[in-house]
Amino acid sequence: MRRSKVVGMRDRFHAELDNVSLAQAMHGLSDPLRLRIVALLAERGETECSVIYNDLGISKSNASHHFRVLRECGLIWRSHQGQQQSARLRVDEFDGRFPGLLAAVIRNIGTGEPGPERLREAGEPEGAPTPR
Amino acid sequence: MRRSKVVGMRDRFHAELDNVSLAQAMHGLSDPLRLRIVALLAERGETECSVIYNDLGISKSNASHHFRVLRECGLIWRSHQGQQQSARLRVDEFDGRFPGLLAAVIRNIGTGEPGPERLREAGEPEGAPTPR
DNA sequence: CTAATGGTTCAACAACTCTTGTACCGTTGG
DNA sequence: CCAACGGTACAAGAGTTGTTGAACCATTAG
Repeated sequence: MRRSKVVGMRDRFHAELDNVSLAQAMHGLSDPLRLRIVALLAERGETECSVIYNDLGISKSNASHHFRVLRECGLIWRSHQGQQQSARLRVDEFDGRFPGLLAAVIRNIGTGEPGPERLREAGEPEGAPTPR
Repeated sequence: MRRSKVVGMRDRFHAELDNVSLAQAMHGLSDPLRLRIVALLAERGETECSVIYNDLGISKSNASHHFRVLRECGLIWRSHQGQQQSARLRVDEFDGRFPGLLAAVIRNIGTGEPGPERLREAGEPEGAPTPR
């Protein structure tokens, strides 16, 4: 509730993973943008927040929103050295709570969007343009 | 769109799994009720729909809604013998699209709710009131 | 045929989510 | 001190989701 007023900005509580339900965890991983954030963190490890929302081309507010969701389901940990802030995946803790889940998601994150690249491999036996 | 008008009720298209995105799949698995349905199907195999919404104590409309979501992300397959209809998990096909994901979810589905049973083990050092 | 049963669809509502813009807070650099 | 910067909080919008109840369709039972 009065999260901000009492402790101020530095509050940014991190979730106690035992209190995170599976549904909540799944919800945290059910947004395309968040999946891209997770993928980015899985690939690069701890990363500055500014880098993340610059690379993803989203607004600061929006990024902050998604960071919050990811924080609240125990997926990321925030830390701040000076004014630069960074995020990292809580891989071990999350895996302790939901064994194998994050690994399975990360493994499948590349095939996330069924867009152009996947449509090619669907039909198209690579011969003619199949004008059927 | 005019799904119902054209083909009628028997339409119930099943998702082409190649067209399902990871985010969509995760969304399908991000609702507590749906997770219970998945858990039930994982445990019992093919099950009649009426049994499902009776055991879960939810309305037919609501069950139908969730069945639809699960169908549209390729998680369940519906079949009908007579007026009885039943559902089953598309374990193999889903695993082909998202290797390891469904297994990981099912494995963790028991610890889904962080409710009462989990709170006990957390705190509650009220030693006295347990006169074992 | 008529009635009952099993599921779906529709309309409607509250609740939530995502997104953006603006104002704000804390730290750092001049 | 004051200004700039990195992030967060708040407000507001459009859009989505979960839930309910009523109407409907299709199949079987009487």
